[in-house]
Amino acid sequence: MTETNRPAIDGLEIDAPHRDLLDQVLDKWPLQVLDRLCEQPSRFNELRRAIPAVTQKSLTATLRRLERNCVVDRVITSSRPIAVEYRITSLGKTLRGPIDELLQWTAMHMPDVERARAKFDDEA
Amino acid sequence: MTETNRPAIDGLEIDAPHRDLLDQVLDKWPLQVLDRLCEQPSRFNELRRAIPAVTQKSLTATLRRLERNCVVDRVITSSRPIAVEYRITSLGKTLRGPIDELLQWTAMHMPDVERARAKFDDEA
DNA sequence: CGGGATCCCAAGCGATACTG
DNA sequence: CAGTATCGCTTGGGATCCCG
Repeated sequence: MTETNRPAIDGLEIDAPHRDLLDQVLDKWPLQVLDRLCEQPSRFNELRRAIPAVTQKSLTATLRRLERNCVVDRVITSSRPIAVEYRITSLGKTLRGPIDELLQWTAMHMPDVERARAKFDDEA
Repeated sequence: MTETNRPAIDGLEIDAPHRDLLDQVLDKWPLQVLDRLCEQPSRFNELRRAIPAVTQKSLTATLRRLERNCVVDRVITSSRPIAVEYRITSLGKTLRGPIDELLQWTAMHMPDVERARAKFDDEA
């Protein structure tokens, strides 16, 4: 520890970049934003209303990250008063399949999981 | 099928339980643990060695959560000295498909994303 | 061997206020 | 309208020590 305070990161996890990308795309807010934008382009405040639990700070951060990863497009549609529209990109659309399969998995197996949880919690 | 409409339940998100389940299964450590256990049953310390970056605490917590959700099975194979083996369950195996598709997505589009990121960071 | 119990810090998030 | 800035708290995680 006479070293830096940087945590010792070693080489081979599932692959850091991949993990990182999944985090930025599948997290709580990103997932919901993508879900919404897949259905329709939306303005900032429309997204806030569509996802009531998100704060402006988190939404902004989420959108920036998604834009950075090129799954969402930020389009200024008017300058005064400023209007911004967020749209899913073609790359973003390719996420639909994987995400939907994931959601279908949870939908299909949620009962099993909840039963398992109840049992686990009960035994403990 | 494309009845895109989310029920737009009052104040509810993409569905908290689903989100929650995804979190517990797709997070950094769970993903790597599942990945490993899909290939072979493993003991606790084998997992630590297979995933060098994980701490004992995180690994324990991860395994407990996976066990609680019934995607991983905890099997005591010896009592003295105690030996525990973790195995993927049948439910856990059904996660392979969705997860693999996700990883294939990242693998396929990582170049695009990295280019986009570089461009984004450069412009900023 | 497979953990449980602590301490502790930094990152993240919510809440709030302000701006072009 | 669509953000930026700041602050304070919560908490997840690493590090460490110990036990059956």
